[in-house]
Amino acid sequence: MAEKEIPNVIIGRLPVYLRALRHIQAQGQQTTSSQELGEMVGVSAAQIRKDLSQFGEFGKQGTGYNIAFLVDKLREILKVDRVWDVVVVGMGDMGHAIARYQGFANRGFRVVMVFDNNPALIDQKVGEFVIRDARVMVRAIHEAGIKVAMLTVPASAAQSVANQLVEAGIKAILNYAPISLNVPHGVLLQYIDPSTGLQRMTYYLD
Amino acid sequence: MAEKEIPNVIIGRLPVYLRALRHIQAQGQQTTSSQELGEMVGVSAAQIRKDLSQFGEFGKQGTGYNIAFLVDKLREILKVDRVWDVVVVGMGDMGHAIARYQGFANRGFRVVMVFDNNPALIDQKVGEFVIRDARVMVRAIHEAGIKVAMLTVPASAAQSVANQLVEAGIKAILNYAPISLNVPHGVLLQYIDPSTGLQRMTYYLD
DNA sequence: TAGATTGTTAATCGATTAACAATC
DNA sequence: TAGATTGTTAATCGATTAACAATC
Repeated sequence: MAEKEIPNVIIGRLPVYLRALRHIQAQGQQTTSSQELGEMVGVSAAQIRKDLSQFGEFGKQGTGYNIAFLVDKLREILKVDRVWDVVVVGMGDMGHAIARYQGFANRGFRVVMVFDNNPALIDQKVGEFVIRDARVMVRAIHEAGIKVAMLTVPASAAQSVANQLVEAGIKAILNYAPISLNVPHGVLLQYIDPSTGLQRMTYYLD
Repeated sequence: MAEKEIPNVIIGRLPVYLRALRHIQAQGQQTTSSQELGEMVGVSAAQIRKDLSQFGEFGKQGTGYNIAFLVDKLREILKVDRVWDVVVVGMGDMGHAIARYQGFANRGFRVVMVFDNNPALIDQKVGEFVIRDARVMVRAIHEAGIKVAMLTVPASAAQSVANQLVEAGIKAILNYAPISLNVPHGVLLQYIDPSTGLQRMTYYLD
């Protein structure tokens, strides 16, 4: 029997559930329901239950879900029950902000190296990091076995840097450059583009 | 006859098409096809054609789409054939980066005010802006008639600032705080959370 | 003309919702 | 026990794809 393939759209919702669960957990709540969680994240209760049921039976009839337990399960499913080393490439304002961002702690990621190709920036400090020369990037990433990268270079450089990241063995790229990238099959890609985010809303404004 | 309601999932793809079209336009190309555009953005040619056909007939059999014309149409549809004034709230590293970001030019947005509640930051300059006191925010936004906001405050403050933005008349919020927000019906919301973006990929890694 | 590519229809595929027996 | 809420099934709804006549 073939393994059941979980739809990507469901995987996309799990991090949102996890984030919301962490939030109510931090407020000391022990238990929640599909109803309550659904209201928090803007999804129907039926969908929450359906999504979670793809991975097991995590709730109890009558009482709902134990938050700590469900958080553990989601962390396991999303493979963030470990810490992924991440590189940041491009030390402009955005790369700077990302390198110093405290929000990765406890969410499964840790920035370990940052790069730029600007001689004026190389060897400068950003937060706790020393900016390294992009020319040593491929080798350094490869040697450290890093699989996850955040790309914060200008759009004009993004594709060629992405190619280098792939060459270095990176398997997941979070792209902040406002441009569609091409990567080989097997390399994952997510986009963060504020203009695109805003344009998804202006359609509905007048 | 009721106006046809365009599915939200289609609206979400249009900014990506627009971004790609701008890119090939900048390279001097005049014309493209659903095939070519689809390959650039990772969507089937049939879907590109279907999406665009919701809004009119923008192509020509045999020759495809005139890029300049299609760009104009998409800008019109997405209502970015004008410039939307935007406020940024929260002048930490991320707000700083956003306030100085050059990528909004020509994409329909212009940052016009930035706020923080930290007395040490108020009246300091960030790029071309002077950071204003969050206590005057509601009034200032209301008086300026601003409809679009970017929220870059800590998660712990995000909901209460969002409430103030709604009170001030903001209709679209791009939220960088890693937390699900509650806003009234009629207020639009998009999320930018790097951890969530990364967690959507780690599921597929090993 | 011949070749290319659109816009659209119908078929397929997939995702969401409603409903409820099971059970805590 | 009575009330609440799960996990799951079947029904509905919506989105994607394949195919092709129209036509540039």
